[in-house]
Amino acid sequence: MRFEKEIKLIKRAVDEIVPLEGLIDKLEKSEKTGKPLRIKLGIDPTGYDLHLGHLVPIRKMRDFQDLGHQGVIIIGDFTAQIGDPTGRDETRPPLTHEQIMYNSERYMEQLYTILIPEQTEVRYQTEWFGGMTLHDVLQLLSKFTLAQFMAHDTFRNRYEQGLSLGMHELMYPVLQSYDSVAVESDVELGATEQKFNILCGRDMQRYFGQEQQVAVLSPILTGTDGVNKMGKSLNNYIAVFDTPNDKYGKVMSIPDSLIINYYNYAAFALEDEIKAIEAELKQGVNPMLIKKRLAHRIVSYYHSDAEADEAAEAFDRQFSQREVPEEMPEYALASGEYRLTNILVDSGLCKTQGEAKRLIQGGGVSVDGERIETWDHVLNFEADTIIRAGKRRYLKLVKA
RNA sequence: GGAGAGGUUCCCGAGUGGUCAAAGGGAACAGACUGUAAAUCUGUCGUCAGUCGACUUCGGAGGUUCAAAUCCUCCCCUCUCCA
Repeated sequence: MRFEKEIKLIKRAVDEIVPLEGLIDKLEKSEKTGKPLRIKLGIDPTGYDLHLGHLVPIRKMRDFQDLGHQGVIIIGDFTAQIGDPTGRDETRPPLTHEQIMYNSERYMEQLYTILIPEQTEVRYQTEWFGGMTLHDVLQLLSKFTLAQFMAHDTFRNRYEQGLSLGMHELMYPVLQSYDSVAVESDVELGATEQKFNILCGRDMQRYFGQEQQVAVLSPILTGTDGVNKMGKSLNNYIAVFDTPNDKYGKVMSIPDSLIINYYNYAAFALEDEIKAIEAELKQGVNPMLIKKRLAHRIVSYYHSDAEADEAAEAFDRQFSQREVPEEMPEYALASGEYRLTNILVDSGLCKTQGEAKRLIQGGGVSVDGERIETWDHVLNFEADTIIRAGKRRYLKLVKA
């Protein structure tokens, strides 16, 4: 097959390419004309805290860039006002313009840790949607039928389950598909759940007499809980902004059954590597050790080798050897007597008195290594004291 | 516009006048165990209260009652069928 090497790279951590033939044609054309392909990825600036799940398609864009192609990031400042209904069973609240601008800037900051800036074009939907009239909008809408949309899982499920579904949400795929026309995309990236939207883009391009884009669909990354899709609302995500220690720890917290999955989609390991790891697991190597390597690799990708080393050491100290971490937040107090629960709450370790009390009663709090079992414990504070609340929360009391 | 169903604690979901701070599940947190922040088991899971008790919560606002998530009135929102 022609472009075997390229296709292999493109297929890495990808679920589906629709249609594969189309991609080969595109590569061929690009090689002939010397014009890079335009690789589109739409982003809704509904938030700015990116996690590893978001980055799967982003890293795919980077693969294309490494092959010399042009990334085109579309900031969905219009679609963000709708909220992508895909995979959602609820209408999203719309965002203000300021939020959108702020989010998209933070977004790009993070993306440039992966993408090559010189090969990245950033476009806002406002460019083409800002000046549209109702007439134009109606024209776009006429390209699709209700039946077509109701065949789409998300819409059908929402409808059949009797959940609310706003008219504006039906607009989402329409807008996204016109983006492809506006930027003349050759390839559109996205998670598999984007298949419908991206394929709509192909239709739209055809209506506008353009060559049709190819969909390159990335798998959806499972969250650290091992069950649900990685997402903010479930608190099962590893964020780009997480500290090296947190990233490391969060990787360690994934169920062992997720190791291969993460090597594939979070660490972007190559095929041979995956095979080697599978073999190791089969031979009975402690999954913990393999997870440690995985965690190290992920941390060093986003930070550095040195930081990954440190995170690994900190993890061993804190969890394997149960030692106190080197760094922890400090809380200043004057000498005197304090009720322990008050310290826990005032310092922010616990949210409420009740929570602090329960934590103590559950045996989760210790002062200088000694477990405290009485909720009304009074602490006589003089010099440095270390309070531990639960597995991960530490506090050093220092003199005010 | 007409007829019906429904809005419960972080989520799902029971609960139709007192025994309800509200079953059950999930999530989360903690403990035990494990050289994993895995798995498993156990506990906790509205706020305040040195723990008797007080206060706030069941879409919103009023009302009935000694007593309401549960009854009444109006309003808001969602869904279904009909137009």
